[in-house]
Amino acid sequence: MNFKTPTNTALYSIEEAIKAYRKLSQHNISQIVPNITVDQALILLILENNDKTQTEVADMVFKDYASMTRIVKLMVSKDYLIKTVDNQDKRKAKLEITKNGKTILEKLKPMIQRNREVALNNVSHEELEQMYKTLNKITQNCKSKK
Amino acid sequence: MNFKTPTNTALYSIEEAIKAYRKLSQHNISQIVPNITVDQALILLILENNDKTQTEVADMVFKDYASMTRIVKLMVSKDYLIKTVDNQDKRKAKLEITKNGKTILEKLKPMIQRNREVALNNVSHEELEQMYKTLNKITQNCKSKK
DNA sequence: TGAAAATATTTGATATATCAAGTAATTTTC
DNA sequence: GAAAATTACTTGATATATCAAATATTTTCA
Repeated sequence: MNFKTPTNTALYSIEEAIKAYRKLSQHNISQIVPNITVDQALILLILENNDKTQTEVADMVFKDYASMTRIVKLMVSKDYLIKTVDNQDKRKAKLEITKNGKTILEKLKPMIQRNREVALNNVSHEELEQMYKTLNKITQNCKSKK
Repeated sequence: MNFKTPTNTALYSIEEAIKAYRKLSQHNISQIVPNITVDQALILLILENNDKTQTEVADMVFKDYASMTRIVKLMVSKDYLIKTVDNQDKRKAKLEITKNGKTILEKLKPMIQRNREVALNNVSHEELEQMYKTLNKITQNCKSKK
């Protein structure tokens, strides 16, 4: 067994796909709402129906807690989020979406939907399920072993 | 058709997988060579056998040219790369790996190999090929349409 | 109960991502 | 053959990523 060319590995193609998807998404949502990022939109989606703590959201969007602190600060300043101290546990920060955030989100939803459809055009349901399974295997492999 | 929960989309699991893999890789190569990033190691691999221009490398590792400028600057200062003006076309920057870079790379290779094996543990060849095809579809979809 | 450990978040430092604007070399075009 | 367009990069500004260290609160446990 020899050392594979780095550009021929499966993991390289994962990176390629996600970068292409991010570029498409960012390009398209910027047309609708300039000045919001793909990740910020994802955070709004997650908070749309229920409030969550900052750490919960960070885990869901795979962000480092330090990054999350800064992203939240920006989102609060843009009037997308409200951040308050959790009364049950004062260490925690409760995040909720603002009215403005909801408005923005409604404007963005059709485009988010469209981006997904464009990305997955011509990919069958079975194909997608299969990819999903394989990716989960990889994720679990990486998380369990060191 | 309704709006899918963002955390249940295929693209979310792509993101999850690549982040888990990056974390594993960075953790493990840092044990061998502190102070080098996964992407820097990938750049060394790409330059191992042939010199390339800065833009060529940037395209291969999916980096923005501005980012590439800064990454290269760091890698030159760490004595991983030599950067010279291309004599045929003086706009171009020729990148080549240093002797030190090669030494580092040899030290890292077994771990890079191991990371790939860990990530792909229990993933069959057919499964991998299938995922590769699906990912390529997604990449092409994102690149062609707007 | 009170000290130690754990949890949730913040801040600082440095690296990378991204966009826009700028520079220098090369190519194209009329 | 010179102006205009293109290419390959650089720089500045701002956002995000990551690690380490710090703070405040809560939990655990001897």
